[in-house]
Amino acid sequence: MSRKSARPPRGGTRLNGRAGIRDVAAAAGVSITTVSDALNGKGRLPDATRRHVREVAERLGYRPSAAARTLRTGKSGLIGLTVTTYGEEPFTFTEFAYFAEMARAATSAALARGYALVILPAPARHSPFDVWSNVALDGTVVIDPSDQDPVVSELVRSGLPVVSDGRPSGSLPVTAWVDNDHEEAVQGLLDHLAESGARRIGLLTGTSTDTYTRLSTTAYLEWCERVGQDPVYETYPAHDPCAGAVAADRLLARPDRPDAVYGLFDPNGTDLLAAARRYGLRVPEDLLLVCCSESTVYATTEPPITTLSLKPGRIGNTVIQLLIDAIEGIGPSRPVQQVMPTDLIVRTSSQRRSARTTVSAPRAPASD
Amino acid sequence: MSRKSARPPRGGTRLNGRAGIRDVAAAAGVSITTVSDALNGKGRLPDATRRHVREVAERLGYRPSAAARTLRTGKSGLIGLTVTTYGEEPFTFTEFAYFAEMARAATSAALARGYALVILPAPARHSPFDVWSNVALDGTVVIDPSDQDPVVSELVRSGLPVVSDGRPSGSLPVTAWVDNDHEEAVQGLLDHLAESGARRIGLLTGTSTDTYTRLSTTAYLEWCERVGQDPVYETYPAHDPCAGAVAADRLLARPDRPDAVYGLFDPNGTDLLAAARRYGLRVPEDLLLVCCSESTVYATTEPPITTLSLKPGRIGNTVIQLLIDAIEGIGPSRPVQQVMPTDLIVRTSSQRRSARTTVSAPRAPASD
DNA sequence: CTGAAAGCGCTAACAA
DNA sequence: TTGTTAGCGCTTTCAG
Repeated sequence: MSRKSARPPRGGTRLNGRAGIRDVAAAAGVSITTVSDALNGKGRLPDATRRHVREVAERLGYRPSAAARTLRTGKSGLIGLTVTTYGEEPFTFTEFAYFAEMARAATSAALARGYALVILPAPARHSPFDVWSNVALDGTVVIDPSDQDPVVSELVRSGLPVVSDGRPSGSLPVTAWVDNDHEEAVQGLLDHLAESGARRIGLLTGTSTDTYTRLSTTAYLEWCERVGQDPVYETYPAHDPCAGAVAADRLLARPDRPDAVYGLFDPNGTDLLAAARRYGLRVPEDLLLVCCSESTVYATTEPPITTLSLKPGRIGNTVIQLLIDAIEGIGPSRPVQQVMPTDLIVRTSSQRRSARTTVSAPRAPASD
Repeated sequence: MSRKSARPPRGGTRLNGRAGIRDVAAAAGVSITTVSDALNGKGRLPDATRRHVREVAERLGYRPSAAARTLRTGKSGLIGLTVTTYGEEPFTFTEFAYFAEMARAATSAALARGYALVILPAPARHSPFDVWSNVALDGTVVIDPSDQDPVVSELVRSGLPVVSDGRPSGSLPVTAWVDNDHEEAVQGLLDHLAESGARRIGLLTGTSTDTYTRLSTTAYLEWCERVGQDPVYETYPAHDPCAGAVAADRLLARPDRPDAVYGLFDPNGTDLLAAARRYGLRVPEDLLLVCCSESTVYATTEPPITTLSLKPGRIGNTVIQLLIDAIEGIGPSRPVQQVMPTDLIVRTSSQRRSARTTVSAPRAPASD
């Protein structure tokens, strides 16, 4: 016997001590389907039944099991958020203010649409646990995917929607990506510096090959060519903060010292300011300064420094919308590539040099 | 017919297009039990079988279903991370540098033990979705739980381990909490100011009733009483940045103007510096300054400002260890309350006043 | 040492 | 309209 002993109505009574859907059904005098429908707003039940079931569920402290729902529906409501790290360190944020703001916006956006964000590590070199395969994800956001990120390609291959913040280098077939228009941003900012009187603009850039660095540097070189200026730049490994200070110093120590500098990375503003001080250069009188940063520090430095903001909040939000659209099959089925504008926050450090320069072209009052 | 049509070996073949455990079993010529055991390092299988199964699984691109595992085992490997917000805004971080660092450390610590962090909102007032009940959590970290946080009490009631960063006000029976020794920190810092020559130390504090504000303020008042100084303080709603600037100004405008100030919140340093400037007070000559902050800004202000660091990284890590211990049933079963030290980072703003002041009490060389 | 079978709690077809 | 039933894919006793 035993094989197929007319099994009892399935499921003893209650799980782990807390009420299950069957308990609610029993207590409300309905079937479990009705409970499920009533609670999920599905089906076509009389309002009375619905209310009744809800009330009973409430009274019993019923909490539906997310795991069971996920298993059944195939949707977990979870979105992965990962930062592929520059250096070796497992979990560093170099561009911290950027990430913090981006993550904040992404979290809000996701929550507003009923999803939660799971923070996941970049390809764990040899972690004893592979967290990635331990969580059911509906999709993933990848920040700054590096050249041949194994996790990303794995994810894409497995059919999971992946949206990237920053256009992926290489040809990772992500579902969508969002990025700033780095070329335009850099050229615009160089124009701004030129208008403020800069004659030779220098660049502080990185040695790494990520697209941000590459596009920005290229844009700089092109701009130089267009206006006929010799490029003046120094490179350093962006993840090393000390190297940045050294590179800033080097740049200002050159014989062909620039009279304006754009720094690609967040700490460059501070580094350049310090270097300028060492060489007795006044900002903005002797040296104009701009750097790319989300930090509010630069509003209160002495002098305040003009920054290029990448608007991480807007990006975080957009990325999430795109991803959830893909998850829910709303968006277009072909890859989306969205370019977002940047913001140049002009402060003293790049202000037109005072009187002397401004007055330089005295003319008759224009009358046209 | 059909009712009970001698059902086939269960499970068609493959799910959603990807390989399932059954496919692996079939391909490897073993039972699904063996596959499960081989992959999870359970059971006592010959190494050959184990390797073989692993290889087949790999070849098929098999990825175990996290949802199914969770349903079966009751463990999701997911930890909730929530910040109960001060104001009305759904997702603001006032103490941003603090949170960022704390979250970073917590994430690392969790990942190192095989868990991932899910960012969850504070009690969503009336969100259309209740994300909380949509994710299977093994436990939750709560940052700065407010007085009667409904989510926290609900979680605790439902038997989920909850560890709090910051001792919970009221009597929320959390599994454990971690907090700084705020009393000691404040008294130590006041002593430091006094040693640097402060005669009347003022306080910039908050109007809210959270424990941090309360404990710090009390510590200040007690210290004043002990050394026989009249308390000089201003309060303002900590979540309003403008109010902070105003309060700083008010404090320095008082007739009984303090000659040293401690500000409880991150932006206070900047605010106080600005206010001091307005009143023509030199720091540290006329006014000593300390504030509680994790921001690196204060290393480069003019002058650099002494800060009290709460060591959020250490707290984040500890909180996670405690939580996972509780989840895995390792730790002590009674509530743990862990107090962590703080760090006073002494910079120019609180340095001993130079000669003139030091000399202020000319006496005969003490000989006792 | 291996395999068959019994569910974890829920939702979605279908049957009544 | 409501209830019955068959699994979602996995782990885990328990027989072989």
